[in-house]
Amino acid sequence: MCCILMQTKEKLKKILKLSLDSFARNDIKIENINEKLFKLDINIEIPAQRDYGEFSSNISLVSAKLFKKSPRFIAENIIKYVPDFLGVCDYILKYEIAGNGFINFYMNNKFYSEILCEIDKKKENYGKYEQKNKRVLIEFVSSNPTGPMHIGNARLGALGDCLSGILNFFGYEVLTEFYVNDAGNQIQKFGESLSLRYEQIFDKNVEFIEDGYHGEDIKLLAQEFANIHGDKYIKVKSNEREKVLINYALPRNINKIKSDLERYKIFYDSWFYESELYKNNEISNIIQKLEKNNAIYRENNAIWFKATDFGGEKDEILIRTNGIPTYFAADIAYHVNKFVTRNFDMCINIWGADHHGHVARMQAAMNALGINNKILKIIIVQLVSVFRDGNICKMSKRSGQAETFASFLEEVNTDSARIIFNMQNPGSKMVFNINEAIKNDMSNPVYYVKYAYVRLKNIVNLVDNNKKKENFNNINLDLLNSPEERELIFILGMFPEEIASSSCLLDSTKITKYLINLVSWVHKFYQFKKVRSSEINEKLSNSRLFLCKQTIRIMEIIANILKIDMPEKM
RNA sequence: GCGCCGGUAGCUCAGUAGGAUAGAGCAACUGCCUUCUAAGCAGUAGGUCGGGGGUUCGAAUCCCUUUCGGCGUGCCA
Repeated sequence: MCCILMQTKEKLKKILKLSLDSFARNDIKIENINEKLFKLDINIEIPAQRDYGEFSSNISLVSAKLFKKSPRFIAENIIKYVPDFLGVCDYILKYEIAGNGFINFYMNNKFYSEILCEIDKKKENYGKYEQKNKRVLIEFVSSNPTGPMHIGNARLGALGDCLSGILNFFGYEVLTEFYVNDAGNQIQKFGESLSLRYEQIFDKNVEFIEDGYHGEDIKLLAQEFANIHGDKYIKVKSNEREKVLINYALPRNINKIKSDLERYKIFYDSWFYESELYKNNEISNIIQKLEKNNAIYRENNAIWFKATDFGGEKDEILIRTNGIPTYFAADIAYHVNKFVTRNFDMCINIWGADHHGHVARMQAAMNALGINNKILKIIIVQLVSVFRDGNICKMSKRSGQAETFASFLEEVNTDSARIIFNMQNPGSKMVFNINEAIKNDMSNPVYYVKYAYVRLKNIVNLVDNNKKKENFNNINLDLLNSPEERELIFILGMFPEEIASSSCLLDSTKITKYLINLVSWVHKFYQFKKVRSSEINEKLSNSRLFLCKQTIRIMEIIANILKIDMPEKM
C-alpha cells in the first residue's frame, strides 16, 4: 500500500529519468547510458521551504559528472523534455529550475484535495501497511527486580512502548516483553542483603557487606518481614533464611514494578523469567551447542566463549570456576529462546548505555550459534539526569540519590513523560527538566498537542450541534488554497511516509517530532482561518470542516500509537 | 590504554539517509482576544554547528586527526 505523496514522488522520478534519458539519447551520445543512469542516486526531496515547491530533485546535480556539464545546463536540457512525460502525473502545476540546478515541482489543487480524500477513505487505516507476517519481539525496561526502578527506566519504557506501537501500526506482529532477572548471582546478593538487614534489626552489631544492596528499600523489606515474622528466622541457618526472604521480597518487587509500569500505561504481553531458563536446562543446552560449534574452551575450570572468533571484543566467561553460569550465559540462552524456540524474525532490545559493552558479545554469540538469518537490533539509550530548581542531579543507582520511577510518576504526568522522552534521540544523553515537565504551557509539549486537538474538536462539535449534520455535498476542497491550509494538508499527506521510516529506522522519536510539527500548523490554521464564521460561505466552511476532521483523524491515530489521551475539553 | 555514544543559540534539544538563507521550545524584548478556548499566533534579538584537515557541484551530516564530557572495558548484572 502506498499514499499519494509517495506515489507522486515515484511519478516525478519517472518523469525526470525519462527526460534525462531523452536528453542523453538525442543530444549527447554516451555508451551504455541506461546503465549509468541507473546508478545515479536521484532523489525526490521535500524542500524545507515551500517557496521551492512541494518536491524537488537533485537529478541534474548528481548527473553533472556523468555528462561533464554544469548542473544548470543539464537541468535546462532535462526540463525541455518534461512536457513529453507530463501524462505520468496529473498533479503538476508548474516546475522550474532553481539557482544551482535543483528542479522544483509545484503541485496543483487536485494533489491537495486527493490527500484529504485518501485520508477520508482509509480512515484509521491511513498509513497502515500490508501485513508483513513478520513476528517481532521487543524487550525493554527489564529492570533488576532486586530494587526499585529509576528515572532511566521511564525513558526506556517510553521509547520501547511507543516503538512497539509504531511497529504494530505499521503491520508487524509485535510482542512486548519484560525479562525478569530472578535468578543468578544478584539474587543471591539480594537474599544476603535482606538477611543481614533482618539480623541488624535484632542485633545492631551485625556488619553489612560491601558488595551488598545498600538501598533503603532493602531495609524496608526486611523490616516488613520482621513485622510479620518477628525474630523467628534469626536462629535459622543463613542460607535458609535468605531463601525465605527472597521468596518474600522478590514477588513484592516484581509486583511493584508491574503496577508502576501500568500506571505509565505499559502493559506487557509477556513476562519472561530468567529462572525458567535454568529449570529447562536451556543454559546447558547452549553450552553444548557452542561446544559443537567449536566456540568455547576451558581454563582454570571455567568455561569461556571464544567471542573474539565471532566478532566480539574479548573472550567471555560463561560458566564460572564455581560452576555457576554468568549473566551473559543466561542471556545467550534467553536470546536463543527468542529466536529459535519462539521463532521470532526480529528481536529488539532497548538497553541503557551502561549495557552497551554487552552488544558486541551478544552479537558474537548469535554468530557462533548460527543465528544469522534473524535480526537482533539493540537500541542503546543514553542515561537520564534530572534538572530541578536549577540543579542537575545525576542519576546513579549506587549513590541512592537516584530519582525513583515511582517518585517521578508522582510528579510528572504520564502523557507528558511519554512525549518528552520520545522527543529526544536515544543516542544523546538527556537532562529531564522536571520544572518544565509539570508546567502547563509550551515548555510542556503535551499541552501544546492536546490544546490543538481540543480546538479542532471544539470546531467540529460546534458545527455539528448547530447544523445537526454537516453537508459534505456542498464542498469544494480547491478552496483550501491558503498557505496555512495547504501546509497542514501536506503534512497530513506525509504521515504514511513518517510511519514507514520510523518503522524501518526503529525510531520512535520521529513520529513525536512529526506530531509537534503537525500541531504547530493546526494552531496556525486555527489562528488565521475561521471555520464557522459568518464571513465565509458555506462551501468554504464545509471544506475547512472536512480538513479539521481529517486532521483530527491523524491526531487520533498518533495518540493511539503513543497512548496519549486526547481530551475533548481543557 | 582500548571501545561505544555525544559536543549545534544564554539553557534544553531538532536538523528529513550529503542539499538551497542551520531550526524549535525555554529565558529576554515587541505586538495580537466584543469574532470557532490567548494552554495560542505573529515578530525582534541571539550561531566560528568543539578545533583542524580531507572527500565534491554542495558537509552540522561522510573520512582522518585533535580536544572535552558520559559510559563501558568484572569469574557484577
